[in-house]
Amino acid sequence: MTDTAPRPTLEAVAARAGVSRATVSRVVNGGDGVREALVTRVRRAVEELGYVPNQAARSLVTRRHDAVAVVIAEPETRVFADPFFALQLRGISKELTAHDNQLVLLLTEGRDDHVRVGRYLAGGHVDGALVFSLHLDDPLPGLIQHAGVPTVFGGRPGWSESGGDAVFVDSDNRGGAREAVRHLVGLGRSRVAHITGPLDQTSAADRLEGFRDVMPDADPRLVEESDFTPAGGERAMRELLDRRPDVDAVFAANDLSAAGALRVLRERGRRVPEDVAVIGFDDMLPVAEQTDPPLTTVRQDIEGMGRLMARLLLDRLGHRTAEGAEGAPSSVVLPTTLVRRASA
Amino acid sequence: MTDTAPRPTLEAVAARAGVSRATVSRVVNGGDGVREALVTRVRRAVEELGYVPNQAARSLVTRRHDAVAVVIAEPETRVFADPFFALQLRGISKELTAHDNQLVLLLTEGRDDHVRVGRYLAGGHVDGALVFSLHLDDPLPGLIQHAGVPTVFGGRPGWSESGGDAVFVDSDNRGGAREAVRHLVGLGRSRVAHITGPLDQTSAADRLEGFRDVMPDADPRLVEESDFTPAGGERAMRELLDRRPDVDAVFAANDLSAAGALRVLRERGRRVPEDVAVIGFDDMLPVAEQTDPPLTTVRQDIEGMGRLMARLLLDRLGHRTAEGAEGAPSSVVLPTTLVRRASA
DNA sequence: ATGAAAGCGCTAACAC
DNA sequence: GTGTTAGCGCTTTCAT
Repeated sequence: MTDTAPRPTLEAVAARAGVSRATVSRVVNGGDGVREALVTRVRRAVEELGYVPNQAARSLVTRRHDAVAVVIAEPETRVFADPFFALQLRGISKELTAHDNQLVLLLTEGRDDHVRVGRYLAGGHVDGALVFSLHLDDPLPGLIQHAGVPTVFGGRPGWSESGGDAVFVDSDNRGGAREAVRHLVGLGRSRVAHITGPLDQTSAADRLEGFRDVMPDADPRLVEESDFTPAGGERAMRELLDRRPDVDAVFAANDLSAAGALRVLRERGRRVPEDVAVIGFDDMLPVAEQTDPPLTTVRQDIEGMGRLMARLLLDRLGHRTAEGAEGAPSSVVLPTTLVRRASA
Repeated sequence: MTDTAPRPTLEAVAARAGVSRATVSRVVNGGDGVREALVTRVRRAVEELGYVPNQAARSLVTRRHDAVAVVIAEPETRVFADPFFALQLRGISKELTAHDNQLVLLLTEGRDDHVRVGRYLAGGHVDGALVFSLHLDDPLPGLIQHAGVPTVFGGRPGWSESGGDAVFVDSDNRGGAREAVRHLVGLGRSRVAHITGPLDQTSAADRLEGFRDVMPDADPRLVEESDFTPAGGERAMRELLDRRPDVDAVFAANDLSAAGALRVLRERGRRVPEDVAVIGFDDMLPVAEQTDPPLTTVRQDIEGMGRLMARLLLDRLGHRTAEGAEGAPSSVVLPTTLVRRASA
């Protein structure tokens, strides 16, 4: 098939431009300290020959790869039914591309994969890692710390030990939850229920905290643990209605479970928002805009989180992406905004 | 921070095991033609030192990277609101991982990115590429062909010229559409409408073909072009109802637009499926299971498509993944299945 | 079956 | 400023 035409080397470009390899190398890498005339000549030779640097040869000597691993640890299919990671990836990709870095995607499911990922990261194939680790008991962060690769986490890692120095980017889950619940209270609702996410995930735990911040004395029967799925939302809503038929508002930890709750409310003859006001979380458009009624929810800037993660990592790798603020970059918590639609 | 402990080299392992670098290299690469005793000794040394081969050095001489690029060209945000790519990626990742290949993700939006991707692929940084190119006028396939990298496409590429030799994996869009429409006909419906996707995408075009296969004489007013979005589905459904109030079934080109259609039907007081039966396409669970009523739809094995794409590419790269069928691998069209829920 | 040695293409001291 | 040179860590003939 494709005749692998031997790609031109530095040597070839040097010959063509009538200079040494070193000069070509300098030009290719920015051209500082090379006379304008030569720079132009070399550039043209590069152009004419269609020269592309051999990244392997370069890495071999620089020990840099201009590549970053993105590790998504998600055993559950559910997460893939959700555009969350896709959006983060998009943000990450944009930022990495802008700084000429490659994105190596590592998807894991299960322990075996953890070992594999650990080895890969420790193997020094990439300059850094962006890691999504959503569960409290996830061994991955530990493995990565062990691998000694500069890392930024997506979402607050849920580990207690030595977590102090972990750099992460997260949404203000707690603040967003507070805002949602306050909005419900502002609507005059006093019997506000909360359908939680899986509480071994920090995002779900933080949203529950936010709920409690505003409703510190809530009847425990107004809180039902669920799992971020529509079916889970349905189940939880039934439970809540059975226990407290007088409930007049629901804050669901994500849009999917809110959609489930909405269905049960309709089925039980409750009008939304007249009888029961409902708020979700995420502002996952294909869900939030399609429910009946459309869902009031807490929006987080998912793509922005991705961008920021990449930027933080590149900073840490010495890429000084923008403002020269080098030094130990620290974690960032991004604000959320309440999006009002018809459900509350 | 992390003290970059100099990672052990082949040299170090050789010294430790009391053999030459060449021998260690042989062992690391399979150990053929090396005495058992030595193999064991080397293996232990590798273990003890925690040796991991330097991929850059290896690539430099072998000209292989054990890495594959996945190119997703999608200017539209919509696609990211859809778990389609995430699932394909998962399938791809599994297969690549199983064969020790890395996945380099290239996301593009817009012409500038095309150039960048073209250069990257031509640069010989990866052994092959998996490309999702969904639009008829997409210049990407051309660029890639030009780059001379072994490639497998996701979805039938929509280019006319020289497309004969392109290897791709696709769902049986046409067959699935036929099955859906036949099902509607089998239900006794005779005024079956079709809400298409954007017809510059082969998947949408093929589904329309399938519709026409079964309804060759359909009133043109029963076909309305749309765009795979819920809002587009609503608009199309309104149009159809205005033109043909007697419509008794709708085949929508995807679940999202079917969901939009469902809303309009309810709003107009049509009962589903009694008055109008509705079928979607994709079996995108968070949508299809959450509509009211739940959507009958055509399922495609998205993850399977991803796996297969990777397998085909690896075959082509000489990885002989399973059955030794080497030689020119050819395109594959995967079957679809009708999933019956309540809407038809 | 094993070792010695020659590069792969590039960057980075170091000379000039 | 520009050229010379010595490797980066590995695979792969070619001897032995």
